[in-house]
Amino acid sequence: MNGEISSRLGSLGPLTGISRETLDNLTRGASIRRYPAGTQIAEQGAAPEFLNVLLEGSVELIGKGRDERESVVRCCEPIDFFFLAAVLTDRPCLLGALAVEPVKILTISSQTVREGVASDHRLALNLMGAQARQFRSIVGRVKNLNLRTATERLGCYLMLQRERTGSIAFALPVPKRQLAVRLGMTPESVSRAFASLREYGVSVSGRQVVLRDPELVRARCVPDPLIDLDDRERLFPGADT
Amino acid sequence: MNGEISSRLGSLGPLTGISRETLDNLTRGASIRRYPAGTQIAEQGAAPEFLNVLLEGSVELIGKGRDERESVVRCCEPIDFFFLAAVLTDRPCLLGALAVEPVKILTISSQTVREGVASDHRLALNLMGAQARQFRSIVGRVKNLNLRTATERLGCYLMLQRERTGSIAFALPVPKRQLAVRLGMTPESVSRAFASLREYGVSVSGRQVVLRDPELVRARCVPDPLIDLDDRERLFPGADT
DNA sequence: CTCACAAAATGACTTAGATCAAGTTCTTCG
DNA sequence: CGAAGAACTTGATCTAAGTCATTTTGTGAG
Repeated sequence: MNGEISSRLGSLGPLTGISRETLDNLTRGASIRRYPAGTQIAEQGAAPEFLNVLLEGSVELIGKGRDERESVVRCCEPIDFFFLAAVLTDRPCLLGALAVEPVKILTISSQTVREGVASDHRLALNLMGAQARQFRSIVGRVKNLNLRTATERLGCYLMLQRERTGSIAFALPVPKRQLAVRLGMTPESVSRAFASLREYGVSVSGRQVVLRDPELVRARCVPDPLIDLDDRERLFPGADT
Repeated sequence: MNGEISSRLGSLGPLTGISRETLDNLTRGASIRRYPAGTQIAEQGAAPEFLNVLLEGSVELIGKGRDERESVVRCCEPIDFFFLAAVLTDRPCLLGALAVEPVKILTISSQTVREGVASDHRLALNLMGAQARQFRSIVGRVKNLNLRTATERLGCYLMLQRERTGSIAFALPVPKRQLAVRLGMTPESVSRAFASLREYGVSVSGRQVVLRDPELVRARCVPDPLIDLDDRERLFPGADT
């Protein structure tokens, strides 16, 4: 079969430790796809053809109501799955998927995944773990949106970036427009939030951010491990890469 | 061991089909607890001692921020689990649990659940299915909250009740105060939403609701199967009761 | 029955954030 | 370099829903 796909699959965190046979079966139903930015990868309401594994780029999972209203429920960055719950329950996708950047996606046929899970205990455990982490991540997002103001969300996000980079001066990893989506607000609100944070020693210029006084920011925007999950959470030792 | 618990466990939807040995092990770590209304069953941030299976009553899963802000992320009614993701990942609970009515809960020790899942493929599949349904239900809730106005949420809720009862006249299953929580708004807003629906032929008196003209309501409050999940979704045939 | 208290309704006001409309600053590409 | 367009900022409104205060309704105990 396709060598690249097979080796990809084998080295994929949540697929480690599964049997050779399962891996072969998954490979048979798998392919790698690329889409340019702006592509609608899947539509809400459709049956989930594939389990999608995002390898490169980023994807927004969007819910639409009537009258053009829509809402980004989840942002995916590599390596992440989407449509796992729809695939496992074999029900229509509740969300549509939009490529925000050019993406590279590993798709595995739904049927194959369900069969794999049914026959390979280890695969079931790994995917269950992945799903549990996703579940917690969505709960975290809900808490972030409901329990914090726009300014607090931005402040906490910046504190996280500081922690991640280890520096009080860093570049935003995404344009502000994208930041708005991730933080659940409009670009205008992001601007205003940055403006409010100025008095806490936060300066921005283009993508460059400097937190002159992180402690001051922390007083205004209290980070909380029960919201800002440092999720590299693992289900079973060795289950992940 | 405890006969009631053992038979309870055996007949529990998501535990059907598991091995006798697993069932015995789960039973060993299980007990049945009752709490009066208003009890704080578990606190957010604590390690998940148990997987909780709600048998009777109802429970709210609440996220708290600083300065007294809090938000109900999920409402549980029998039969439902909670803390499944926390138990599987062995990480702190992101939410606290509050008994809204007197509850009867089957608790199974976290460790036991993890061991059971690791050793019993069928148990893993069943719990994975349950988790997938919960995942979809939370996505549905987020969409309901983000894509609809308060009045639309109430209207759709009433349409669901109509469908469930098969009648245009029915009693609300919960007091309005609780309804507000389920619909993600304040009791005052529920009142106002009922008031706006009057012109669509909706009348309320106490708990009694009459939808004089359901089609009129439907025009204002369009039900959507991708939001109002008719979730008796099943993962694998026979996995549920 | 009626008193007392809880639940619900109503009204006045506040508020966070969205929306709309200009401006302004960056890019990037001819 | 300079023009065109994208991304961002800023300001002026708008709006859905929350908050607070008051009234009304409903309910249960004696």
